Amino acid sequence: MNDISNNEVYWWHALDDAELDTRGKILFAAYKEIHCQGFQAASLNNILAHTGVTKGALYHHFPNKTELGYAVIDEVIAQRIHLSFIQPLQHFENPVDGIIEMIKNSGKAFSMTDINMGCPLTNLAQEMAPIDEGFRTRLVDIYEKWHRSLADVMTQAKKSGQIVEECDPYTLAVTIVATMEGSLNAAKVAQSLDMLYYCGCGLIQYLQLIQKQQ
Amino acid sequence: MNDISNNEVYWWHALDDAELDTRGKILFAAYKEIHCQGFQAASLNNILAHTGVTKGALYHHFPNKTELGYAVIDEVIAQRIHLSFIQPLQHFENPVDGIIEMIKNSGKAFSMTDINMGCPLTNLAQEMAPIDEGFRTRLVDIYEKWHRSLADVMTQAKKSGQIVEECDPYTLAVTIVATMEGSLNAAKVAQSLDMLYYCGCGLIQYLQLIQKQQ
DNA sequence: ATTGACATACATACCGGTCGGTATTATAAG
DNA sequence: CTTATAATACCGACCGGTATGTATGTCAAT
Repeated sequence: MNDISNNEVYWWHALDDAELDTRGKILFAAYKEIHCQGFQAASLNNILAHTGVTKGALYHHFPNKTELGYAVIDEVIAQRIHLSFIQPLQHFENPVDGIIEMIKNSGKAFSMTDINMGCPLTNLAQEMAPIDEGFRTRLVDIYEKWHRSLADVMTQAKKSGQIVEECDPYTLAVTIVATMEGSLNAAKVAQSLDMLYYCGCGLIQYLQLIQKQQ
Repeated sequence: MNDISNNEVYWWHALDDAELDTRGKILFAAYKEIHCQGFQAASLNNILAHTGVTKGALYHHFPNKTELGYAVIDEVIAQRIHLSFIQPLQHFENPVDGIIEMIKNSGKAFSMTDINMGCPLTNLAQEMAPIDEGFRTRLVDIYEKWHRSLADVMTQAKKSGQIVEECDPYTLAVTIVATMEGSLNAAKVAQSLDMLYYCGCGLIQYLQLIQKQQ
């Protein structure tokens, strides 16, 4: 097995821990550990070793590992998805063009390390959704917000005649999200930015085909 | 946490173990355990408990847990993907229509349990690709076969004028696979066949848009 | 003096893996 | 056909390590 802790170079100290209080340190370290190892394989001792925080402190702020995981979703992952994928949608006057631009930029936005580790939301969903209902509902909440935002801008795009009449906004929304996540996953397994590019091209083609020609 | 072993009703005894030799029993039980729990969380003791096989027998046939995992990929998962997604492609005279039919039938083909547990290939890829190179290469092999088969039939479809000229067969292939897996994942998290249906509709729309009208 | 924020040592359970031993079958010589 | 030998298949107690979680204690601030 590879020693994934090599990713420390990438992860740890990426954020200035000095500015965080103990709870914040634990939370952020837990996020990183979970992203690298998955939740079940994430080791509390590892998290403690990386932060310098003690076990007593951890169990002072969180009743158990599961609740720590919940907090990571609610307070870290939800925010990251919102900032990366949901908020940007609001600033596009033409959402389809905006999303296409977003996909085109993903080659620059993602590093090789990003690709190899995958999307934290997808990873957790894949691992924990069938095992723990608390995880699942929290992750579904994030997905639903994403879907709703995308469906909303697509509804607008349809109203203003930017996309063809046959499109159902919600269907479009869930399909785009599914394809984006599937593409990231394909790139992760192949360890290849090219794979992300190819999948991106396919999605772009779909988006262009539903655009009304002017 | 849920007790996932409830899925025993679904899994265990699904295949008549009596017809398998010891190695086969271990292999199939390991496949099920890995599919339910993931590789790292899969417990050898659990596998043994379910089969009645002893630890000595297991370590007689497999040198360690990792090699057991490799064998599961090579001898079980590869075959399943081939039978479910690759082989059927060969029998379509019009591949686009064939794939559309396949997607439409997926609502009937997948049970709720299938949905909740997800695709064994995707699950393993997600979990193990960044951690163990032996897993990753084996999984990549399966994906590449799938991509190649799909690209081949798309090349044919293009030659015979079934799809529009702008389509690159390989791009099409990887995008379809990515979308299918992303859709399955979305349905798994949402625990909803409807979600699979919506994502399927989006993919079908894409496929219809690249078809040449006659 | 009480409470919140830690620190440390320890408890318990399960993990993958090992190892000495045994039962069964295959091979081959007498 | 019998018997000696060797290889294969299997058994299950045991081991070290690590996991989460707990019990008790310290210490500063109000």
